[in-house]
Formats: sequence, C-alpha cells, structure tokens
Amino acid sequence: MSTENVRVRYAPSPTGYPHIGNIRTALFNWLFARHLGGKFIVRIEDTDQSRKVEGAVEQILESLRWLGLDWDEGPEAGGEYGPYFQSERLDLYKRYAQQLVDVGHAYRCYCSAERLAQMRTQMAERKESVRTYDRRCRDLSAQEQAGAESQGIVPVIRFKVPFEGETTFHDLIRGDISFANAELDDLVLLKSDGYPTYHLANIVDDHTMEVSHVMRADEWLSSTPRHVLLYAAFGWTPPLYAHLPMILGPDKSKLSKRHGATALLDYRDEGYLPEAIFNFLALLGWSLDDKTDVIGREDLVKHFSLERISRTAAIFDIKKLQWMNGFYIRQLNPAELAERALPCFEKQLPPQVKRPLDVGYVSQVVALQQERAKTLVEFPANSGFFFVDDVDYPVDLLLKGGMTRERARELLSASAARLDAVAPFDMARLEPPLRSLAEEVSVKTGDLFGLLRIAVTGRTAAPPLFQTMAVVGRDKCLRRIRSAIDRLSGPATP
RNA sequence: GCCCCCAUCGUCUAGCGGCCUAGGACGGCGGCCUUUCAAGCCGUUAACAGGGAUUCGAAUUCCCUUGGGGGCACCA
Repeated sequence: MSTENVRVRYAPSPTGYPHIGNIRTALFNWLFARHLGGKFIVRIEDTDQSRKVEGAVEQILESLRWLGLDWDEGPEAGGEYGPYFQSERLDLYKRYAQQLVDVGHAYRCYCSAERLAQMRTQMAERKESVRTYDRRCRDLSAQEQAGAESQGIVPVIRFKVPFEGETTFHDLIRGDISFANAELDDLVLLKSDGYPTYHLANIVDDHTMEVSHVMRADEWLSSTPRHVLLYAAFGWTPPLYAHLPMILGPDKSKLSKRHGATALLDYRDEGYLPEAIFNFLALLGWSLDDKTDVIGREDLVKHFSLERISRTAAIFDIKKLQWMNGFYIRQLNPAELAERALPCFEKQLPPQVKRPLDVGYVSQVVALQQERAKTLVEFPANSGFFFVDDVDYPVDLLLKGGMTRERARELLSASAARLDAVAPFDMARLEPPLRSLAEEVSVKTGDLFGLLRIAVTGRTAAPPLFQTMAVVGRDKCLRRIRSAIDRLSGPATP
C-alpha cells in the first residue's frame, strides 16, 4: 500500500467525555497519519441511543482541538466519505445487513431480550464454558418467521458465524492471532430499533471510507475475528490491524471514572499544558529510544512508527506527567506563560482583586513563580499576595525560631526604615541595606529575610524575597510590614 | 468458567542471542547550591515472575506454571 493511501480514523462514541486512554488512541492514529502523509478521519459512532450523552461530541472535538490533533475528514471538516456520524448512515447499514440476509450469511432473530438475559444468567450459573447465543433462530422456517412477525415481534439481524474452523488474522503489533470459530457467537448486526451494532457499522464504515489501518485499543482484539469474518462475508478485504496496549489506572484495571480525573479536559482545567500531555501520552506505549523523554510534536511526527509501539499495558503515572508539565512550563518565556496562565488568574484570584488583570503585572508575577509550578493553576493559588491589598496569617509565623515579639518588632521597624530610603524600589537596591542591617544587629540573614517574607507575603514559602518585594511594590511592602508590627503589638495570642 | 493478549526497577521504558556485572526517565533517598520554597547539579536506591528446553552463550528463542489485563450485550 502506498503511503498516500493511508487512511486511519478515530471513532469514538459520544457516551461520555474522552479520557486519557481514548485520546492516546486518537494521538497514535494522528501521529501515524501525519508521519506517513495519510488522512486522519474522525467518525462519531453514535449508534446507541440509550447511552448518548449531551455535549459529548463537542467534548470529543474540543479534546482533539486542545491537543492539536486536526482531522482531515469528519465533523465540521466534512469530506467525500461522509456523513461522519453513524446515526446519519442508517440506510447504508440496513442495506448491507439485508444483503447478508439475502445471501444467507445472516438471519432474523426473534428472541426477546428477556430470554437472552435469562439464558446468559443460566449459563453463568452453570459455569458453562461457552456463553454465547444459542442460535435458536438461525434456521427458522418461513412459517416460524411469519408466525413471529404476526405477533408483532421486531427482529434483529444476526450474523451466521461458522460452527467450525478457525479465524486467523495478522496484527501489526502482536503478530498472527487465531480464534476458534466455535468460541464466537452469532452476533447482532442490526438492532430492533433499526440502528446497527458497533460491529456492523464499524465494518461498513471502515470499508466504505477506505480506512487502511485500524488502530484501536486492545480491548477490541477479541472482537476482531468477528470483524474479519464479516469482511469475508461481504467479500471485502479487511484493513490492517494494530491493537494498542491499554492504559490502566493505578489499580491496574481499565481506566474509568472511578480513577478520578481521567477526562482529558480535566487535565486542561487542572493546568496541564497540551504540549506536555501530548509528549507524555505519546510515550505511554511508544518510545523513540533508550533515553528520549522530552520530545516535541514535530519530532514525534517525524519518528513515529508502529514498530516501536509496546505490547504491554501501561499504568498512568501522574507523577511523571507533573514533572513533565513543570518542565514545559519552565521552557516558556514569561510573556507566553502569563498569557496562558491568565485565565487561571482571572478565575481563581479572590473576587476583590480588580479585573481585568494587568497582563504586564501578571507576567512579572509568573516569572517569579515559574520554576516553582508544576501546573498552571498553582500560579494564582500561590500568588494571591501579589494582588490583594493586605495579607493575613497567624501572628505566630512571625515568631519562628524563638524570636521574641519585641525583637521581631525591632527588626521590622528597622527594616521599614531602611526600605523607606530605597529608591527605586528594585531588587538590586533592596538587598544591600537589608543585608547590612542583619549584620549590624547580629541576626542571621535567613532569620531576617524569613521574618520579612512572612510580613510581606504571609507565607513561609515564596519566591526570593527581594524580587518579590520589588514586584509587590514599596507602598504595599511598607504597609504590610507596619501591619505586622501592629499584630505583634496586639494582645498575645492564646 | 471459557477464549485472547501480556510479563525488565514502585511507574514509563531501552534491550530484538554475545556490546548487560541490564541503560535512561519519573518517583524515593542523600548531598551540593541557597534568605524560604522550588529549580539546577551530583550521587544513590530498585527489575529481567518461576521452572524446564534450545545454544558454546539467553532478559532476548520454545514449552509449562504462575501472575496481570481484556473479552464473552439488541454497549461501544
């Protein structure tokens, strides 16, 4: 197959928000298409009316957009092979299902959902090894069919799986895989509501959309023989398969809601950068070599290959993502970073802080917090003191290391006097007078600076003191220092 | 229960018969730097699931066991 004919698809069902695992599948498909210059298609598999979730399609598209996974065909983009919503292709599936009935590869089944459910329960209770549909309707006579129809029973269409033999297919990642046909059941192709099942719709669409490679999660591996059989029944050539290793939660089970934040957009909301997620996800199940862990999208597109996809399921480790996100944050210049963190500031800073925020000021703040943050939301969370008028904190914080209230007051007063004379109020001019003060009154610089840090920021951990004071500004610094002195003069805390 | 897949440090992984006394990264731990917290730098911790077989030689090939995962819907 020539590479320009590579057509791959991401085919999510709108039954919820795409999580990390779904998106990793999309990412690999995208990388594969971009690497080979093929097409990346998005197809919405909305064939389950009962499970569809409002807004899910938009979440799916938004997830792709946020990561920068652009699609050549699909919703919004259109394309020659549309429509790209399966719910708009029902006639096609009906036609093909009927075609299979006509040639004897499929049949109408009148069994009720209740009977089927009961049958399954019984088989499980008896611990039977084969727990598939008993094929009661497989060879119904014309009279029996007519009888069922006259009772108003709406049938489903089932595929006739051979009783014997083996179905073998080649997986690009796992090699040849065989299943005994006897293990398979007569799966439903068309449901009684007229909608196709995944199996039928998937095959019909992949074929009619000329999909060349099916890259999907490992959980589909056991359905693949059914799909291969279906292709054969239609007389079509199946696509090439590549089953991707699953992404598991910390408890090693399939990723789901109960693992906490798994939806991709949750990570956006928690302040992760798309480039960090992109990089991290690409390395979950794929590697370039024995040492590369920071790798950008262009290099990923350049080097991506099926051969280097691992066969082992991967556990999603948030710690490494956090490190990587911090790394990408540190790569940004302050102006870019400020721009990207601005929405977090607008949203999280206390309401009394006047909006809109001054981007230039935010940029200065962000520059001081940059090497301390792992996520964007940490910026506003740790930077409130740069924006509010007054800071609040337990007065005891001013008395660390056995310092007396008297002593603390003296130091603060002396500091205020020195600071008052500093002009302009910048980092270079702030440091010398305070250092000499510490020396003159024989206090360790760490103790003096720590005291001032509490007074000015209300926190024990903050960016370097002089830079912080310079950004906070003379007026606020002095006011806060005087406020600290007042606190120390007040009644002793119980 | 049956079928399929998988199996290297806690985690992500490199390794595709000799380069492996198994490499990198995250995490952890220790140290340096230092006005706090970080960042950075240095060091350290820790793995080939077990057993057979093939071979001069096995993390790498084969078999079995064990373990883990996935599937067994008118859900995808």
